[in-house]
Amino acid sequence: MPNRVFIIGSVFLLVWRRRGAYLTARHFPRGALMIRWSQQLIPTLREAPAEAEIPSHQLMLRAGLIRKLAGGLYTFLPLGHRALRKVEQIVREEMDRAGALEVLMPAMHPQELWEQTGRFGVLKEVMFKIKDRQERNLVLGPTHEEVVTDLVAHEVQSYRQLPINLYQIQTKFRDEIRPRFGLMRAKEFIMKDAYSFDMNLEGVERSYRAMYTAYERIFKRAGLRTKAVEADTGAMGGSASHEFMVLADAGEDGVIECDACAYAANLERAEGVGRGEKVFADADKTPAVVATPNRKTITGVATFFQTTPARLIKTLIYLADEKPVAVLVPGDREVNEIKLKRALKCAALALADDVMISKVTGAPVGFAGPVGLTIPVIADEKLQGYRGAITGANQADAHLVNVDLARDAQVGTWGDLSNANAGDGCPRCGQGQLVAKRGIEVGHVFKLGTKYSEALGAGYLDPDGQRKIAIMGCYGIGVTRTLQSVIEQSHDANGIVWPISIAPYQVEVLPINVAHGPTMEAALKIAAELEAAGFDVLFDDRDERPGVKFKDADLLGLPIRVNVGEKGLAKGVLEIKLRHTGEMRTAAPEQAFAAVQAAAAELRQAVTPA
RNA sequence: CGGGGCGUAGCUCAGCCUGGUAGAGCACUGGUUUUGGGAGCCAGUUGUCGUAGGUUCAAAUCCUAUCGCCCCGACCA
Repeated sequence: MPNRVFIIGSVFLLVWRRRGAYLTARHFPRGALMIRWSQQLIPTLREAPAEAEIPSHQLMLRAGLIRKLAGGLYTFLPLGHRALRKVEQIVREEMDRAGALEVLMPAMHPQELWEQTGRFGVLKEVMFKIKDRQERNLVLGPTHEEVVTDLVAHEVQSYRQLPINLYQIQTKFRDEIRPRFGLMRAKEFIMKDAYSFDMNLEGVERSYRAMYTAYERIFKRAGLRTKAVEADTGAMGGSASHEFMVLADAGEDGVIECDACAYAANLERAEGVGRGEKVFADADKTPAVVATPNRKTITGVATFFQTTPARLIKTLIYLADEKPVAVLVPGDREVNEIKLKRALKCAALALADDVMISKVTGAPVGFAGPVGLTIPVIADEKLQGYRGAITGANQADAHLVNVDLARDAQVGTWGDLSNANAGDGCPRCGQGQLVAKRGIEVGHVFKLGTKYSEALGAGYLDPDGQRKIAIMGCYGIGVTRTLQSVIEQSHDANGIVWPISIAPYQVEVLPINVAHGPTMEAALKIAAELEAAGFDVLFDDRDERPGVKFKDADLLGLPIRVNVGEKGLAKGVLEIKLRHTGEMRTAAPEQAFAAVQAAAAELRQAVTPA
């Protein structure tokens, strides 16, 4: 090795010129993976394009990882592609480790298959629909329950073939209502989806646990801090499910967690125990109308009465399957439409428009109340026992005080209809307080049951020769979203801070002045040594000012940087700079390789599962 | 789909209100000085002003339509 490096350095020096200096392939080890910046496509941007709002999206564009083709459609440039491949590889290794089998299913499906499970009707809005030349209806798969279940229905006959878990890493297509935040919500994205088939509930539990554990390992290895939360099952159907959330301000989901116990849930399903008072002043008096000109909002009314929003009863008119219903929640809470939909057992749910509201309440928007309504009334259970409350009076510019909900209104149904609030009591331990955060959903595990296996005939013969239906689970990871989440969670003012496990390159070698022979000789030597030891090395051979190269290095965020410059060489050292701490270490050229190895070992510790 | 905003150079944006024939910074090319945190000077390149139509002697600017993009809501990995 040292000989080869010497030869490389010598050849290099021979051809070196003071001006217009260049390196060609023959100056680098044959078959080397070491990449010269000048030969790569790394279009860094000094400023963030206006289209990008959140840090990870801006940085992916600025660091030259991705470029947009159209809304929700992105090209992965070489650097982004390398990182993506590394994430995929981690996913693959952990799925294999958990015993899942990799397959690759078509992205294009016959529409008929979706009609068999009844999901064409449910998902047709999000599916891209195409026709072939025979006018056959095809869809681009937004997910693959139908296809995998069809496969298993054909290929699995016996209990001896079960359990089985099939997975793929593949592109999904969803006609998103609103693509946003770069790869976070795209029309086309890469997903790892796995589907387990079991014979009984114990088997399902085992499969579910195996995936849950695999997910913890995957995200740890990818350098992500995630939180598993209880989740709503949504359009998938099924019983239990957990989402793996990356806590981040840019997250699209609300996450509620307890500060005392392990309880954590998606806001969509989180329960909160109200701790506020329910009996207010003048609780025993009869309702009275008070003029409240132009006080249409909760805060406006609360200010008018010099009281807290919690004393108000918020009354919203919804149309549930086209029929009006009044929904009551405490004034300091939001209606949770997912919970409401479940409580009403309806398919379509929407807020009523102004016309409908005045027709139903006899008052303009902002003055609705439960007293005297003739439409069905459903109330949040946190309103149980509300007395001395304030509501709209169902007439313009007026509210009703001293309302005793049980005495004065006809509540048809009670249920959990509102969002948990920060500060609520924990429904599990009863001790802690709930805290509200934002999260990005990067993974989701479901127990599906037999919805698909039954519809598509995925069954087997048990040892007694009885025909049984397989019980399914499904497990998704948004691979492209995971990649961007890492950046969202790991960056600073200067750029990306890659975990070593998924960094496009592990080491950047940065010769400060490429026109200085000894600098280049030393830089090539350490780069070649690292390369030979299996490191992915990016060699910044650009004839740029040091400041430019340093700024770009920080922006790219490769975990270990080796600076080679005249000042260091004069002191007999190379500099090894760690991106995540900013720590600068120095080592003599012959010790530099060992120093990088040591740094890499430290960085790998941080992404090694327990 | 509802609400809001924006389309002018590769990027960030000014010009539009009050019409007169397109600009700045960065980037890019060449030269030169410089060389440890986005350099200085000199010279230069870059535009169907998103598209189509209309008003006008004259349209980036006014009007209409259309396409695209971004943000807020319902959907989800």
